Parts: sequence; structure tokens; C-alpha cells
Amino acid sequence: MDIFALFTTRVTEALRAEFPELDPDLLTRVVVEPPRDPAHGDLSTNAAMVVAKPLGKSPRDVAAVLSARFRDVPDVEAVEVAGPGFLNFRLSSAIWHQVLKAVGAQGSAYGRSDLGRGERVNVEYVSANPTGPMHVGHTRGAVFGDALASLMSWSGYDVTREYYINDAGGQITILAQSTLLRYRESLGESIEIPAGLYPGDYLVPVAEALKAEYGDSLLDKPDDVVLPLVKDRVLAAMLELIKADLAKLNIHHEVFFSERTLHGPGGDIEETLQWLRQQGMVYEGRLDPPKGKTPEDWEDRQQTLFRATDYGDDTDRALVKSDGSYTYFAADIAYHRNKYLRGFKHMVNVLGADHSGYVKRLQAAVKAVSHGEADIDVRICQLVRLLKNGEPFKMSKRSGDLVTLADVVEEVGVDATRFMLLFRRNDAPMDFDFALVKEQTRDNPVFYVQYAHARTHSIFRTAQRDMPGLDVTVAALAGADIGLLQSEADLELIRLLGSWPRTVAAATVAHEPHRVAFYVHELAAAFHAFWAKGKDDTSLRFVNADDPNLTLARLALVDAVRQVIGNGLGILGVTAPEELS
RNA sequence: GCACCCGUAGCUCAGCUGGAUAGAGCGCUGCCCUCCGAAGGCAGAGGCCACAAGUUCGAAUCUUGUCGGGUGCGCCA
Repeated sequence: MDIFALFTTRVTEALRAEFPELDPDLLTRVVVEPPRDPAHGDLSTNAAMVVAKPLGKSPRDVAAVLSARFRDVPDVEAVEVAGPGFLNFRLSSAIWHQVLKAVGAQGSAYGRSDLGRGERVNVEYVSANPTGPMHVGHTRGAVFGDALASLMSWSGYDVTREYYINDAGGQITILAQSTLLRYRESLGESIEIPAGLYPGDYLVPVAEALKAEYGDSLLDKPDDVVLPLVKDRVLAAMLELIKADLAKLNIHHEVFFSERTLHGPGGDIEETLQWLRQQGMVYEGRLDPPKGKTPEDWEDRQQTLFRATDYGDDTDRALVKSDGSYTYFAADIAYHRNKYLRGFKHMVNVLGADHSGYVKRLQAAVKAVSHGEADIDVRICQLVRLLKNGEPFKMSKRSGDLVTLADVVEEVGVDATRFMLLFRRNDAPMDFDFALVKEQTRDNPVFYVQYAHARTHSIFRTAQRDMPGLDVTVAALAGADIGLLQSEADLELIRLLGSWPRTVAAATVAHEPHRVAFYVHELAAAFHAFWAKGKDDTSLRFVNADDPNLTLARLALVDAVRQVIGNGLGILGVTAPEELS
């Protein structure tokens, strides 16, 4: 049950009944939300101000008319017109008790909705080049994409988690060459890795495997025989490496899409290019050299260009390189056409900050390829700066001077990694402080939230210790007399629980999982605060041995908090522990 | 030169897709607790929401411009 959604429909219905001439589109701007100042009541709506002008009436007059329609609605204790024309509702505590009931009844489904109406959405994230283990730079996008995917799934979208493997470019040849060098090394040669090749020792096992299978027989074979073979082997190995890294963060994609499969005769790129030509979206022409940065080897030539400017991009984009092969973008157009043809009308791509210049191009491609039927949202994850006690921090165990994803997870654990990376808007740069993340104090948000969840369990343990006969089964909690929860502290907490569904919905629409992290943190804070009040005022304790009925009601509340924190952490992919170690 | 993102308390950041007197944590100041319902509590100070115009009944939020910071900008991926 979502009180805000309920009253939104009630208010819009009242508007329609009172003013049938209103433009229905206008009504979508009507919102019912919790007022910032609790003194203004439980709910507040801007309805009158939204419709006043088209009606040629004053907002306060409209509000007065509307308020009359709510005078005798059950659960509405008071309606008043305030400020410039707000309509404020004061609700009976009974309706909040119903909310609490609903949390208990819906349990792990509380907050789910049908917002997405079952529509399919493709969330592409990570898509790190398969040339080595994942480093921290990838981690943020990985966690973000994963949380966004589960968030959208919660809101009724049919989500596909996808990983695009960039296994087609020149870097893969370099990767294969680097592997061959390691292969020579494994056969006893002393090697030196030239600049430009991949130095990481993660290629050693791949070389060892080649040696085990082929001995030294690859040495005298020509490149055009060996390279393709080594490419296959090393790509497979790197993909396994990446999957293993992702698994450490509990991330699992449903689709791994290989760029290589788009290339070649009869492949998607060819087909797409042909289609683009038929549509008149491609032409042969010249481009001006880019401004500001003076290209050293700029070659002004006639080339095959995609009319990206027709779809909002800043310049048209090359599709074919001078050596006749396709550009990365050509493959990406084909890839996104492929997504569209697979039935995705909604797409989300999660990219790193270094790809921000790619956004318009991608949007242009999707628009063109779907004739405007599909939409794509590109979320850019900004850089993560690693710190330890406020000092820039570098750690290098496995690859060059990059900190790997595995290093981070080993150091601070999955939960902390995920939560901290999500406790910040994706488009804001972030400091990640190893020392803070491991602290067990309220300064550390991961700990703070998990502790709140653990505390709900500890309260149940206390209840069973102090009141051995008390029945705290699910059925008993469902039957608790929660009407006893009348203190302001009780109602405050319940109101917060009541705004969970709208938080999920808003986070989904905005594609912003960090809102879930902030909500859960806020709920934890409110819960801890309630707990603290019990120290001074025993009537606010969760467990009162001399009042079983109140205790049971409070336990129902505690259980609802446990449930909602658990639901939120679930979306974020963070575990909700029953006790802290 | 151009594009995108950002600019909110001393610091790190939220701000609910335009709402009422702009919030939290840290830090600071003062008081309380010394408590096993472990891993504190309460209160206070602190703001020209970078700046300037504009749209609107109403702007931190939208538009334009300026300043400052970050990222990127050719056939790389």
C-alpha cells in the first residue's frame, strides 16, 4: 500500500469531478508528497496551484473547493489550505497503522510495483575490455548497473543484464602478442615486455596452458596461424577472469554479447550498413579536422559517414576506417540495432567517465536505428579516488599500478564495496576511504545500516529472553494490536516506512539507485533514534516485560523496519546480517 | 575552440523529476550518559544554494550568459 499513490488518485479524481474541462495532461503534474515540515500534516498536494491558472481561478479558491470534497473522507482528520494554495491533509493514526499492516503482509514484496508494466529493458554495464582483470575504475559502473537492474526489476520491468565484449579491435591482437611473449617465457626464453603490450602477469597461466597443450610447436608457425588461436584462448581466459571478478561482487550478467560476432561477411554490421544506406542515413563525404587539438596525421579524405547530426550529435561519424575495416562505432550501431530487433525499446548503458563524449553518438544511433521508437539512457559513472585515512592510496598486487576490483573486495568486503559505491550519485566523483569503510562507527554508513538491521534481530532476542512466554511468530505479529502505537516516535517511524514505495518508484524513474541507499540510511537513523529514546523514556522501549500487548505491537514495528531495510539492501545487493561480528 | 558533468554549511555530500522557514554526517561549541537494550544522547552556532539576467503564482531545481573545477573531443576501444 502506497498512501501517496492512493491520495494522488483521490485528488486527481476530485479534480476531474469538480472541473471536467481540465486537460488530463495537466493532472500528471499533481503530486502528493510528505510536507517538509511535519507541522503541515501528513500529506501535501500542489493540485490547486497546478490547475488554478488554466481555470482562471486563484489557487486558494481551488484549494478551498477541493478541500470540501475531503471533509468527510474516512481517515482524513483535517484538510486545510495553506501558503500559496497547498492542500494539507492530516490523517488519522489508523491509516498509518494500516500501512504498518501492509508492510507485514507484503513482506519482501513491499515496495514492488508495476511501474514498468512488464516492458523489457536492456541494462548494459561493465563491458570492460577483456584484456585483463577488472580494476576499481570498472567497479563503480559494475555495482551501479547491477543495482539499477534490480531496482528496475523491482518496479516491474523485465530486465536483461548484458555485457558487451569488446573482443574485435586491435587491442586484442596486442593481447595475443603479449600472451605469445609470455609463452616464449614459459619455454625458457628471457623476455622483455615492450611498451604498448600488456605487462600483467595474469597472462602467465594462459601461456602455461598453451605450453601444456602445444609444447613448443607454436614457435615456428606463422602469425596468421598462431594469432587467431592465441586470441581465442586468451579471450576465453580473460572472460573467465572477468566473470570471476564480477562473481566476487555477486554480479551475474544474463547475456555476454561478443563484438566479434557482428563482424565478417553477412554479419550484423554489413547488414546494418546496408540498411542505413537504404534509409539514406549514410553518405560519402569529408569531415573537418577537430578543433583545438591539432591532429598530427590528419588525413582529409572522402569517407563513409553516418548522419549523426540528423539525430542530435555534434558531427557526422565515420563508419569505415582507411584500411577498410569498420570503426568501433559502426559495430556499436549494429549492436544497438541488434538490441532493438531483439525487442528492447528501453536501453540503459552504464559507462565510465572517459566515455562521456560518446553519449550523443549512442543516442543518435539508437534513435536512427529504431526510427525513434526506442530510448536509451546513458549513465556516466565518475571517477573513484582511493584514499586511506584521507591520503591518496595505491595498491598494486596483480596488475601494473592499477588497483584491481579483487584487491578492493578482499580488503573491505563485498557489502562495504557495494554500499559505499552506491552511497553517492553516479555522476559525482567519489572518494573511497578504505579506513572509514572498515570502521565500526556511525560515521561508516555501511556499518550504520547493517547495525540497524542486526539490532532488529537483537531486539527479538531480548524479547524472548525477558518474556519467555511471548509468542512472536509471524502470525502473532500479524495479530498484534498495533493501534497501541500512538506516540509521535511510533508514527514518525511508520510514516518513513510508508514512503518506501514512492522512494523505489522515484529512484526507478530517475535511474538513481543511490536514492535507495540514502533512504535505507535515513530509516536506520530513525530507528536508532527511536531505540535511544527508550533509554530515557521506558514507555518507548521496544520490549516492556510488564506490557505484552504493547511489546507485541512494537515488535511488529521492529519487524517492519527489519523488512524494509532488508528490502532496500536487497536491491543494492548488500547483505542484511542478523548480528554483527 | 567545442561537448558533457559538476559548483549547496569549515569538510564530505543529500535535496523526492518547479513548492512552504534549504537538510544530514563529520568537524566546532555547550550540556547529559559512563549506560550491555555494546559499538552514546540532546542542544546550538554555522548558508547571497558560484554569479547575473530570464521563465513562473513560486527557482538550489528549468532557460541563457559569465566565472571556476572535472572529463572527453580524428579511422583508438
